[in-house]
Amino acid sequence: MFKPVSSRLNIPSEEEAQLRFWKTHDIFKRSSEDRKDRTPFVMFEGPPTANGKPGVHHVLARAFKDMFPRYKTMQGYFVDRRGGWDTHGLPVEIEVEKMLGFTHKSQIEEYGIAEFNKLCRESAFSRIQEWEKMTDRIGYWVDEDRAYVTYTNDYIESVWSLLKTIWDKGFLYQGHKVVPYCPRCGTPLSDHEVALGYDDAEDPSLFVRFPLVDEEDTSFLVWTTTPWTLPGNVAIATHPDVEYALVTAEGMGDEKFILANDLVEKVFGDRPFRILKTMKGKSLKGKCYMPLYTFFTPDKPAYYVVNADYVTTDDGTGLVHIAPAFGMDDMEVARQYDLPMIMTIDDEGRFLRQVQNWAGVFVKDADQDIIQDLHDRGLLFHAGRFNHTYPFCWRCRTPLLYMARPTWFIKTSAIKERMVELNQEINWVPEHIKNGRFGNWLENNIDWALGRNRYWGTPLPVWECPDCRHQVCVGSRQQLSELAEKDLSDLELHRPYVDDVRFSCPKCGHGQMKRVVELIDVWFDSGSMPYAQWHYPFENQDEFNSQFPADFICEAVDQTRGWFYSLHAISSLVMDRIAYKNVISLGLILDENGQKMSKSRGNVVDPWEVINEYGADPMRWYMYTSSPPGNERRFSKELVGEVVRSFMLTLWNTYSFFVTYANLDNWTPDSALIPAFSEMDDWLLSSLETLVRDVTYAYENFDVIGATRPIEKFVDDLSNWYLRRSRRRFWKSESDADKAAAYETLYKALVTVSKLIAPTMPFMAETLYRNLVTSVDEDAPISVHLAEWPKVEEHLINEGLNRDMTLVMKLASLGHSARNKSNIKVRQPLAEAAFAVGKAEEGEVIERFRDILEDELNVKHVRLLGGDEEAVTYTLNPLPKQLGQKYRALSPKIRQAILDLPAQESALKLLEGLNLVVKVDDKYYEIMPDEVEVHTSSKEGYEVATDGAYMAALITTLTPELFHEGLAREFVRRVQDLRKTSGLEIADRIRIFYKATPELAQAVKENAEYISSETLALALQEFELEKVGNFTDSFDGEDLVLKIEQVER
RNA sequence: GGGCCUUUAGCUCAGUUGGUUAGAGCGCGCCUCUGAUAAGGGCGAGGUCUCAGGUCCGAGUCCUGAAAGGCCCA
Repeated sequence: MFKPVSSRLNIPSEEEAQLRFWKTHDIFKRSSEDRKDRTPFVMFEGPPTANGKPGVHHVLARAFKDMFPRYKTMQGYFVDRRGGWDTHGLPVEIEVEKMLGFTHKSQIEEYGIAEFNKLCRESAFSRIQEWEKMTDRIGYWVDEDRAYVTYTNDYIESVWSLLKTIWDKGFLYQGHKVVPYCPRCGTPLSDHEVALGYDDAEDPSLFVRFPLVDEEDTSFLVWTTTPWTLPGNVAIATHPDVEYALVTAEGMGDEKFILANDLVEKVFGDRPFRILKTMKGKSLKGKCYMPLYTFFTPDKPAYYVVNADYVTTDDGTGLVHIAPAFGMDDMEVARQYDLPMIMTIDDEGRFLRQVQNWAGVFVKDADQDIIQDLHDRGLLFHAGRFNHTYPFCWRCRTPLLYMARPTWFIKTSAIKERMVELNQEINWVPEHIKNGRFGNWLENNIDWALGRNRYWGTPLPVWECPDCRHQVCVGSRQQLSELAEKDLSDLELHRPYVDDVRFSCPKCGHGQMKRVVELIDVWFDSGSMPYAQWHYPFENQDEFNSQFPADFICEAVDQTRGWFYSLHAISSLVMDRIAYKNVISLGLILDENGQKMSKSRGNVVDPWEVINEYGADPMRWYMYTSSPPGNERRFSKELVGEVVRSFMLTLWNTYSFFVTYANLDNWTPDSALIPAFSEMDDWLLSSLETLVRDVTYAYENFDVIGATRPIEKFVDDLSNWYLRRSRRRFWKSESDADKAAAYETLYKALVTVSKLIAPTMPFMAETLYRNLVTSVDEDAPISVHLAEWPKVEEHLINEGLNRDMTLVMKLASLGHSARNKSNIKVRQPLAEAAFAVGKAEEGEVIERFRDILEDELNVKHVRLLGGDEEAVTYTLNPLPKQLGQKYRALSPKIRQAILDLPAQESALKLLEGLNLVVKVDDKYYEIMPDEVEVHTSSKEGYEVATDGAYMAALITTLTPELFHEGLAREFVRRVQDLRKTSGLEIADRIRIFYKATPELAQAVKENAEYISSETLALALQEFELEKVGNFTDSFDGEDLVLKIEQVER
């Protein structure tokens, strides 16, 4: 016996029951640990930070991360699904700063780094319970007990070891570069961090006069959106090949301006101007101008025109002001021309005291004052506003400043070619990321800015001698102990404790070496996880070797320059290998209107709302099937509800039907009856195995859509064709070989589907499997997730049968369409349905499946239309694909020649499989039957429906016999309704009493046997019945009073 | 400004190596079926396949250009 199943389904409560089952029986652990001796399939868990609230996009990522390990487990692989947590970095520090009410970095040091870091350590896991609850509820299996945590000493030590390797290769260096810098956080940001914070900004836009030294009343006109950088100006750049103009304008007196010729009109607007002469940018090179500000005295020649290729004439004036301290390009130009660098601001973005006017003012706050000052001094030509995208600190929203900083870099540019080469070995989904976004990023690789001037993070393990500047990179606790000549194996490897470790310089002998102040970029932490999660190379060498590289990783597309890159860069640097073989890069989640979900828009969907109302399975399924993984996807609760209605309930109803009847018949999979499979069974099994084949293939190719959507189609066919057409086989009272075949077929389909959806709908799969398999087979694995993935039984796949049945479904659909047009309900039997097909071989299909068509359409006879005796009109439809490929440019003429043939006799030839001959340009061509489709036109005396070459034609004339049979069916339906509303069980026997108008009574008598067997009636009696208190109805002009009685069981 | 992606019915999406009259599901209207089904079936309305050129016997599909939107980078 199977456990009885309600036809109603409460998904959330069903899922919670399976969660309890998994916990009680430790199914997750068993699915993994019991297979340790098998071939590993490796997945890396990209570590989230547990101090933010998990949202829909996390559900998305986890759903995709879950399906492949589950699949591979069922395929017999050992999948070690270790979790991990990213615990370091600014996001954590900022949460703590907020909690303490800090606004400045200096407050942290006043508070004490030790105490501050202690709070960070706690804060990193502040929302871990929410994460664990969500992870658990959506069925994402990950081993959190063994999760790696980036702040542990072992983890940090592994990171140190990686850095030491990189150092030994000469790739870790200290440089002076213009970097994006957050003045509030007091630290440079890596490119991937900068990428997170672009936003629209409105900045001042000003055109400033830079008066020439040796030409009276003449100024360079320079455009800038960052007035605060002007005190740091040392030069002006022009493009060597751009044409510049000397211009005077009306109302400007004798004053003359120099700017790019193409921009004069744009800059002067309506004001009439006159171009006095033009010159190339290169001829301006070396011209000197008066410095705008003289707060600093440059130590090298400055204040002249230089040439630079990056200057454009898209905006501004084609003259670019150069402040080497505040621009990457500026710095590069300064290097070429040996220009001085004037640093005008401090670490917090305030002007130094030398900048007397605005000493101590935050630079962005000084913009207006500077503009006013320029105006007062007659240097301002024009001031306005300018909208553009500008980077902000991704955490605190402070506008970033590009400024020159001393910091540490990894020389990734040195292995650029190798990274590009290795990338070719990686399978990217979607494919375009490989040589598109990711490939381009590698091609344009710049050195990894590694240093961070912060507190809570992995300390950069470089010690420096204050006397001779000698530097040592420390790769382990042991090495540090040796250098310090004391046991430091228990040293806490964070600040401030590591900073206290000093030792004498091995080079000069007298300096006390001290750690440099920097921490490292947290992306280096997460990119180190393949090694550090095992405390490699200090421990677990074997585990590391068997778990590297990953077979599969998956994150959202924003990780392209984040985790995807840091994994790849570190593994290229250290291992000279790829870190992952397959990667799915997921598109972003948008709301139902295609807008990005964000707190400020208020359109963030809480995953719990969806899970509580519909369940985790439909939410997961929606993620998999709605669009390809790399696409953005629109998400709303309603779309998840659609999954429930269209897919899950269909499956559930099929399942519940099966269980109901199997229990009624005491059928179990080990039934002794030899089944006699029908062609319908063969077809279903063929489709099922086709499905297994296709889905398996899709999984092997990381094709998520291919692994899911076909299952929906199959379940639809199963329910709405196979089962609908097979119901009678289950109802009938005798248990024969035919019924056994139906049970066996349906059972196999359901069990197989439960396995095929196990990776994607782990709960539903478990519910089906446990009742269908575990409850009747003691030897079977107790969970579908411990079961084996179905193996394709190729011998059952019959492509021809699949095709034929598709045709039968199409013809049935046409038959329904014809019936519908004639307005005759399906309950009324008709004498005949005739079908036309486009090809000779399809005619045979109608013969073979006539039973199905007769039953489905409720007609007495089905046949192929045509033959000699009836006058059917044909037309020819030449097929462009076949003819075009064969005859190319000639095909239009061939086509016309075919259309010019006598249609009637040509069609008959084709339908017999004979060739046609056409003449074009005095040449003869043989036309094959598969190059022309025969269309049958509608036929007199029939109700028809057509689609292309296919046609269904119904004889709609009713004989009295057919009419009576129709009445009998109406009668049966009333009885069945009554049974249902009276609450009778499906197998209960009844007695029927009725009173009817003469024709109906006659029909009932004629069809008494049919009525009794359909309704399980032991008696069918005409009787004087009161209309009151009994069921009454009128149809087809007849009246009926009806009463049923249950026969005692 | 550069790179990558997207654009097909009211909505969500399919559309194979270019090949009949561009499809499905949802939603809508009408009809129908029901002893598994909150369901199923049928019909209908709804499309300048974002636009403009080009290649080709033939373009939703390939090429060039443009537009809108998104992401990433400057």
